Amino acid sequence: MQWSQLDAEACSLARTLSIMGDRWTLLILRDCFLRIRRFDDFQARLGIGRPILADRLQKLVAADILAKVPYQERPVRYEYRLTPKGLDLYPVIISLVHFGDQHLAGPEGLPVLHRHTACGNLFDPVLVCSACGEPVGPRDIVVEPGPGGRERSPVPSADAEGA
Amino acid sequence: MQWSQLDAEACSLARTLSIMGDRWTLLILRDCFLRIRRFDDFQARLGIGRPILADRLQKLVAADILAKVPYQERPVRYEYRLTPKGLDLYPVIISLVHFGDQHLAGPEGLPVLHRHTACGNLFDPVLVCSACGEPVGPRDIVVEPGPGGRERSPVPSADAEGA
DNA sequence: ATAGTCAGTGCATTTTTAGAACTGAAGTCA
DNA sequence: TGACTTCAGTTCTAAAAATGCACTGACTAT
Repeated sequence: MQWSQLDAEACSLARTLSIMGDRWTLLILRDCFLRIRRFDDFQARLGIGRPILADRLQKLVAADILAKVPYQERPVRYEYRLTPKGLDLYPVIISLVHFGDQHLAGPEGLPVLHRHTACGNLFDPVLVCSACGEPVGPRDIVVEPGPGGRERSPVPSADAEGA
Repeated sequence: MQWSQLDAEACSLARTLSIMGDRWTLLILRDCFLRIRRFDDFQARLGIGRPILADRLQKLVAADILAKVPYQERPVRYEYRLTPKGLDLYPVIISLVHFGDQHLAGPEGLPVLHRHTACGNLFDPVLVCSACGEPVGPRDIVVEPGPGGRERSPVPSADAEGA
């Protein structure tokens, strides 16, 4: 399968990864959430090659995750801002960061801490069920075919398990 | 910057992406959560090239996200199972899927639905604060330097915003 | 006139991926 | 015995993508 066909898959994960499943896109988005908005700032902070950065920003704009907005005339210069759709990626970024915090931190401890301004505490993100509010784990879910599903090889069971 | 240096960054996101920031790894992991465990099953379901699959599985085992366990003797055959560390990736997968459900579903609707077995309802994943239990959005967080942080270019402010 | 800022583009080199075929150990069929 | 099948990879070549560096173009500052 080619990468370019991935967005045609009847799988929301595959479709999402067709936009963000590369080496740099999520790092660019991390910086967007840290209020980085300009080409040279992304380039300097990430150490990414300029042609790749230009390509990724253009793709994120095409996907309506970033918007290119002028911040000055003469010469016209643009900056990149998260759209409402882009802001919805926040749980993805936070989940990825939390995994790194849990499992990939060195002996020095966590690189950054997150404080929830609403309650004032340092916190960890927890994924809960929108219906009952209880935490959701891999064994607590059953996957059912939805209206946009297409047939595939059958899956043994819908939940997951470990060792 | 080279990809191989990414895991040395003082950023949990960069470290996580050094393991999973490629085209295929998260798709392999999705199938792991669907109880797919064998080489040929991954290959057939994903349409991934066999050399790449072999490489990614080996890297996931090295990262202690999957474990290679024998399921028969003569000939000895191995299957790949999520470790406890791998199971902790569940929020990442669910967040990615949810983004696709929200923004990338076609007119036919969602490919699959998720039912929470504990409460019996179809649900969406919601990210909440471990301290107060309230939902957390991009504007509700302040980032503070942690013990493992290293200096970087200063960031304008720690929260994010949209258009 | 000269230098500097910012947002890119062009191009040659290196790395990664895609795709198909092949290996090896063992079991099954006739 | 011999041919065929299963499973988990490996080998090889061609195509695609990333890297690194220099360069352009529109303007401002001195």
